Amino acid sequence: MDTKIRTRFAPSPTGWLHLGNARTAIFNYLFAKHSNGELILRIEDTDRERSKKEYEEALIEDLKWLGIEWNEGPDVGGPYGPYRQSERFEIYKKYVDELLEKGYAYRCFCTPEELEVEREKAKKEGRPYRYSGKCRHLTQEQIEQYLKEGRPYTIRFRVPDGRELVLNDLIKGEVRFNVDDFGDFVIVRSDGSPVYNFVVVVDDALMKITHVIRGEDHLANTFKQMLIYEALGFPMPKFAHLPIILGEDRSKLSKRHGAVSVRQYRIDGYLPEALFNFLSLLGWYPKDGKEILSKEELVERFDITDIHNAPAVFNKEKLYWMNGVYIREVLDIEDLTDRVINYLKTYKGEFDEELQKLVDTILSYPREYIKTVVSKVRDSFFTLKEFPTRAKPFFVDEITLSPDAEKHIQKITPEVAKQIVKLFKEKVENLETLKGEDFKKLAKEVAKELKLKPGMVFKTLRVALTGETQGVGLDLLVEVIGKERVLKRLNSFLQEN
RNA sequence: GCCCCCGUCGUCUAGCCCGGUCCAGGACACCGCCCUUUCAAGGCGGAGAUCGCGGGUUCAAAUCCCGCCGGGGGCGCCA
Repeated sequence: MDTKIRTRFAPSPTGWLHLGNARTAIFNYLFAKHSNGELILRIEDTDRERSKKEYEEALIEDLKWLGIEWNEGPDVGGPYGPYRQSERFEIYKKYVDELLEKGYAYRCFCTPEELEVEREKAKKEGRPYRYSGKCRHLTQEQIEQYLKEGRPYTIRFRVPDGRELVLNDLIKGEVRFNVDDFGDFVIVRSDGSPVYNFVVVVDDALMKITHVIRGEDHLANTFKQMLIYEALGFPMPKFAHLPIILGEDRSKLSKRHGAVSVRQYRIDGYLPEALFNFLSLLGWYPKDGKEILSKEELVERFDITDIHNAPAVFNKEKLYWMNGVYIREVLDIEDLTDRVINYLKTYKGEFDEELQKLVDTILSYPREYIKTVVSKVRDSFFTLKEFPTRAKPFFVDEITLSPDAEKHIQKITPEVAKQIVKLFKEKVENLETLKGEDFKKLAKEVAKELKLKPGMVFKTLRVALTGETQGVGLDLLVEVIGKERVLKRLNSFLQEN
């Protein structure tokens, strides 16, 4: 039985993996897995100018990081390879020859300059540009002659007149299009390299792709491709065109909207599960309304025909929130600890100097200690990058007062502050060990004995212990760092203020 | 300009195919209260959409039909 569903993700290696492409990859993956099918990765690098090997590597790495797995691809091979278009030129040539022979395509000797003139003229006359078809009816002799002169030429597909094509898109529904709206289009450049609209058909057909799921920006191209499928006698796959992702200003999501690459979110401390989950919810929604879903749950629920067909605005804040949910609720502590450590090791080089120093200090502690801290502060950081700052008091004993902390001391006067700290210190010294509940008790005693508000005492102790006026619960902090380090900090506060 | 797609709270969306159960449900963000030594987190509550607009059809329309407007995408020897 050869009815297995096969989808493909076909990025071009001209930059880092874009969020929009990542979402397309995710939908291809979900669709394939849901129906027990296969996902193929193909690298579309026919544009030699812009394609770069390092981008291909980055693409593959980011895709893997996201949790997308493919059955065939340039890295793992497969029965329908090669999976890099630049290595398939021989294959394409065969089909170009076939089209030429059967008269579906012809050589065009028009120069770029001539075409530019046509384009200008069309613009001036206010009509859409379409290739005039000048070389459509060249005689055999003329062609021979031009070839002999060594004139460069492109190969164009001969678009039939007046054909209306009907596409039954899985998402868009029935879309009709009159082929007269585009002229004979180029399928092979003058340097001999074939163009996207042509190779994509050959590849999808030869790779036995059953479902082409891609961005809506390819919708118009589909009709050109349908013509080629017909001409070559290939069976037509099913098409599904995803609504595109928009930036906050409702234009296509691009660099000017800020971070748009998967890599950037990775560097910023986002978890792959969260990004995967979030992206899958852009244009699609599970029937039961459950939003936090694992990859397996998404696969189980996914149905391509449920995709909403309006473009979706990318909402950073919700992604940020969702990442927080994964940190505080979804991952277990062991896993989360490993992620934090690996993340900090991998990306500290991207941080500013001060943060780097802090990270080095954190990484000098044993894993068990870091794990304890993670468990105490997991409710208060939304990205892995926020962990160091949030957890700083657990790791750094040298305290410098923040402007707010300074202000607080001045407000209650340094004398009173010292009084509080001193009394508290004495009480701590009398204890064998310092537990979280002890901290609370002692602080309240101090307040009572000095006739101060408890809140004021807590805030002052916080300043002395952390240098900040807000942060994690002091009882948690104190329990983790222990009596000695608490005393050390209190002493230096008394000395310096 | 031409062609195509789309239009429910600020945003992601449910509902639309198979009209009534929707004076439109959920989530993020926002506001308030509670918890609390603070910031978060958490709990509870609130505000927020005349379903783009205008006409029909119908006893009844977010849901069906028509027109308009608005937004987006595509019109390359880019993918």
